[in-house]
Amino acid sequence: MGNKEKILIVEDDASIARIVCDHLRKEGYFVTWASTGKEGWEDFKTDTYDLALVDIMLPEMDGFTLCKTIRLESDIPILIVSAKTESDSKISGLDLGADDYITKPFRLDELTARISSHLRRYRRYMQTDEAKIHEYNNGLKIDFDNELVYVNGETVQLTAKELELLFLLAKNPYQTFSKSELYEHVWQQEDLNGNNTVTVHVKGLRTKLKDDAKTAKYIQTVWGVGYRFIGEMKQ
Amino acid sequence: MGNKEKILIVEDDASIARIVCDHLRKEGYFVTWASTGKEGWEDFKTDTYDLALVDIMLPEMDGFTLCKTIRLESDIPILIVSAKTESDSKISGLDLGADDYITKPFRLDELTARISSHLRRYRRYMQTDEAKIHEYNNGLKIDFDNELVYVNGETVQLTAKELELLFLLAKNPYQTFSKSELYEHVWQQEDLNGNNTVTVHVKGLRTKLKDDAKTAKYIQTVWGVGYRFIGEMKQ
DNA sequence: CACAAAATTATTAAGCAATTATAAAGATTT
DNA sequence: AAATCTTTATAATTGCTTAATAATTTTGTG
Repeated sequence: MGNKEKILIVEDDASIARIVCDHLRKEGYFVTWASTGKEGWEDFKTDTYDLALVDIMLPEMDGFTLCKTIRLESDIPILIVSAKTESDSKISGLDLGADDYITKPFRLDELTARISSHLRRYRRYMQTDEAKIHEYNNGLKIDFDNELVYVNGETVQLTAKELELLFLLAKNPYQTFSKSELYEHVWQQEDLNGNNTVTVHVKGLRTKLKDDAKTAKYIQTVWGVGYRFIGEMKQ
Repeated sequence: MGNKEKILIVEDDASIARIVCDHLRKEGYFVTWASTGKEGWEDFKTDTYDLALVDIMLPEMDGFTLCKTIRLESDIPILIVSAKTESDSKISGLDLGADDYITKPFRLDELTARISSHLRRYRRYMQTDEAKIHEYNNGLKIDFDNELVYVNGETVQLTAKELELLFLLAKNPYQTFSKSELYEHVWQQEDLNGNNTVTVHVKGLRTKLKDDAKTAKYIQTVWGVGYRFIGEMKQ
């Protein structure tokens, strides 16, 4: 689970997004979909992505701005998607920090080919990344690279879903996530209608972390909304 | 013959390879040439080399991957060769496990100078390190050079596959290897489709190390993925 | 404000599918 | 012939989901 590469898709056309998402998931990627530039930016900040696929024609925050903004903070490959218009030449000549440019309509196999090519190249550059180990002031220590979790120095054995859940929460301390958000992110599916899968997994996490719903040290219940991780990174 | 230092050259351009090979042989080295990354890897596994010279632009398996793969199993100096491009600066900053970086076209005398320098340093390192014996905080001791394994002081007799499996895992503590990765590395074949060869050998290893799947002290099962070695090197 | 009703979350346990462990029988190699 | 490796078959285990129930918090009403 954790070794899947994460792709952020920012595309306002839901039907296109659906097709692309499904396809990429079948290819083995971990995919998050945002329908607006603003949402895309929020998602980008929330998790660690390996690649972004951005439509330039977007509501709220346009793709150009999003690209530039992402590029300010990250070196991940950005692929721009655009409908074929007369302004093509302009766009392609722009310095948005984008790594590739694809016109709609595109073939899915070409898209995946380009994506995998960019990811391959990116992987090389990323090897310089030093070990990402976070220690929080609540006694929790997380080694994101090796997917290891320690509570007061002791290793805790977590399952794939539990890991993914905790990682998402712990990467964004104090930020409240709705159960739907958590479900979409971790389970890669839309609408958890009524099922309490997330709740059960939070319970599992809490048990293993020796946490308790009422006196939460790590994962706090936000009533009527969802959950949040409490704890600050040391240093 | 036997005291000649062995260099592995991985370079797809035959004419360049020829020139470099000839030159290095004249300098007194024992040189093997591989034209693809895959071939290079096979050669590397087959013999014991003192240095590798790898072109990053390679067919089949790229030079980056090869570097990383070699570094998983060995400490020999790796020199990367690359055509001069705009992305040079990025590449040179990379931590691929490479020790040096040379741009094409290069002068033969400079190449040999760098090679001999790295070999000298490596020789010194090998001498000080004399016997590369690692002792882990879980009671395991491994003499990589003599291929000996001790559990709490007692020698354990391992088979060839078991040794290679353990060495790969133990050289990279806490890093999770998928069963496919293990199969590719140790068995030198692609896709283990469905066969449980790896599982059986892990079982064998565990039995001899007096380890147990549930309370793993040395080799831990990572569910749905593969295995990892747990234990830190002493000192 | 008290108190019940409604909504939400916590907890527990069972069933299922997928994965891994184990044992033992064939191949193969030495 | 003996040791090692691979295959095969079966057992055991794990993790995920669902469902049912308990506990908790909020809301509504007089």
